[in-house]
Amino acid sequence: MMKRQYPTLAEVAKVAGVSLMTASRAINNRPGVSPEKREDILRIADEMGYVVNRAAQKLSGARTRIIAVVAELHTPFTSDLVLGMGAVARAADYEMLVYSLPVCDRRPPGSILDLLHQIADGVIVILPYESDYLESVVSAHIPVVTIEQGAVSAFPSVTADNYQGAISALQHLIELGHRRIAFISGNDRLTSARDRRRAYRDILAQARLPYDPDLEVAGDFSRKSGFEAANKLLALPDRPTAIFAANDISAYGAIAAIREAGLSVPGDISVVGFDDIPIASQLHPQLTTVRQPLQQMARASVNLLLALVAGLDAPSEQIVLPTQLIVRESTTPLKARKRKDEAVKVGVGR
Amino acid sequence: MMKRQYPTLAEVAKVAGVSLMTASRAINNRPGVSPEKREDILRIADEMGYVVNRAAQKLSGARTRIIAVVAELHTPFTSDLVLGMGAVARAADYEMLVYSLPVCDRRPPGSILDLLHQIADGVIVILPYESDYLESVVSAHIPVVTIEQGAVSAFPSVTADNYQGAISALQHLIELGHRRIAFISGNDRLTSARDRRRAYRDILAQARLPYDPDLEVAGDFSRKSGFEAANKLLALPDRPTAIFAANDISAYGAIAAIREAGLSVPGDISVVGFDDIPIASQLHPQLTTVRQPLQQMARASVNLLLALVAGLDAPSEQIVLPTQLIVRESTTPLKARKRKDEAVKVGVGR
DNA sequence: CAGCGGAACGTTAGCGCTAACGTTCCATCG
DNA sequence: CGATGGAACGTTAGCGCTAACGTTCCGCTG
Repeated sequence: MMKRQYPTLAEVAKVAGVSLMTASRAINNRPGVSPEKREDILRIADEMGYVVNRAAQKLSGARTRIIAVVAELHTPFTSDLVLGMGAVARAADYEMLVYSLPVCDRRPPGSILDLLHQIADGVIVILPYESDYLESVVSAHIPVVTIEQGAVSAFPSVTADNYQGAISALQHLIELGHRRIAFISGNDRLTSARDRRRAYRDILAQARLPYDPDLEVAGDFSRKSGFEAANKLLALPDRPTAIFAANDISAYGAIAAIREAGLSVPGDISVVGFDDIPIASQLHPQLTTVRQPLQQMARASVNLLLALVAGLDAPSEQIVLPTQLIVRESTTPLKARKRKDEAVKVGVGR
Repeated sequence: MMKRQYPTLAEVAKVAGVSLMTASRAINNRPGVSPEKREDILRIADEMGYVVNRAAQKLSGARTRIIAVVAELHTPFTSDLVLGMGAVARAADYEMLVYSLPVCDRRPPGSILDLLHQIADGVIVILPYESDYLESVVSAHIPVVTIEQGAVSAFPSVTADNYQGAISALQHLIELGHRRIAFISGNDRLTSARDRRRAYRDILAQARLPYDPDLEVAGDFSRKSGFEAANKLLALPDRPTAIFAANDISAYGAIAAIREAGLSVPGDISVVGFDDIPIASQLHPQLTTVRQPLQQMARASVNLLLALVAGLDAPSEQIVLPTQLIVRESTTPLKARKRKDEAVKVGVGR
């Protein structure tokens, strides 16, 4: 086990007939080696199948050109984000390692963060919780960028404008004439969820619509919670004509419930989601939703991190990227108000 | 940047008033330290916020209790698998690091595999391609387990029984009376896709059904390809009464196409998928599909790897796990054959 | 041609850790 | 009571690499 099989730099240097340090310089493309010798060394290293030992490299204080990402990987949103980051990192000639957090586990991820610190030049944390522990664990050894960390965060962060995004979705519904607008919330551990909820309450006040606690149902971003929340809403004596769900997945859960109740989307109830996950444009009905600027978030976070790694100080920068309302099939203007009650009794299909 | 902030073992030892090595033994729970002193050292280490430097640990030849996973993370199937592995690894007091392969990039992932070797005690590769490069890159430094690697693989592997799974799906359709059964293939780079295709051809022969090349349409596991493939099938003069799609995603693509054509599933055409992704039981219609034993695959692969890490030699073991046919709503017995032509003209809705 | 500077290399000293081997000390035994 | 052996500890030598210096040598200047 563990028989060394890769050659070491020293062996390469020996074969090439140069000193260890010259070989190191050649491999790392640093000055101080004549062009011929450099080429020679590189050729020999290649022939011998030499690869640098990153552990040793990092141990002796150098850059490894690796960044680490810590995330819960169970949603399309996060995994797409991670994919995007990988692409950006690779484009910058960095490699990216992912630590997949145990889903919904509040305990600190233990030594793994430390480990990543020891390996990587920087860390991106997609940890949307108000995690008190994060700051204690992640001390200032290497740069850290957070995604969706609340304003509390001591780290530079990149986030989508959840508040404005939710506002635009709700504004859309109001412009369509809806007055009884329900909200299916997300997991309130997440700042993003809280921002969307805040937008809901604010816009009601702003549009001088009454706030009805019955119309604000707790969810957790899951399809199931959307389904159940919608059922609660449908059971109300005066049910809403529009639903804003805190994310696309729960929006589709709500749609399923609405349909099972014999109602149609958007005929009877308009539904808006949040995220614009890929299938939102493919499933029927195509979902009106708020698009998160995934690619830009990936790009911005990686670039910010690399800037920090390079030693440029972007002092605790908070980047907020704009969202975009994507209007598709699941929303429609409110029909003449009177028809609503009729619809309840007749149970209008699609 | 990089100011050392974690204390080193030496510093802990100094504070504890013992030698470096005694501290190491205490921390690593090795014999040779008196119980009191051990407790003392552990307490002090904890107070000082000591964490081992894995890079150094690995460099000096020890275990790191980390396993690495290399995978394309863009499908629910792989990301769920990775999630499962993480849980199993954690249960065994191992940490897991993920390297997300660039999607559909055939080039070798370069130095990252070597890197993982240098950090991890073992690697699991979810690389369903017949990748010639894999074997050259991954040499025998640390144990490697592959998922879905073809039989060609030189490594121990864990895989679902794609062939039997496909057989059971097709058998199901045949038992329902279907005779014109189409196949939407997957990406043939993947051994799993090839196995499913092989099953398709075999079962036709076995059931003495004619093989019609028109009924075997190329796909690539994507929703779009399923959609387009179904359209091709619907355009045939004598269209199939059942479709077996190589995975769930493309099955849903096919269903969308069938519906757009004004036909119903399973009323006009039965559809079977493969994988049993979570939403297969939630979307309408609930999909009849072949369940891959995800949890078992995760468990088996991690356990196999850890066994190898522990030095037990499981000589090039190939574990094949059984699949399970899940019959839901998307398949139904073939109606009286004669009705088929009628249906074409009338365009039976649901 | 002495003097100097800079490119091209080599040497040394660690980074933090562990394996392997020393050393100390004390209980046990013939 | 000296020999013995084993537990408890300490010391040393690296793992593979790089930063920070040395050293060499050559071309150039005045």
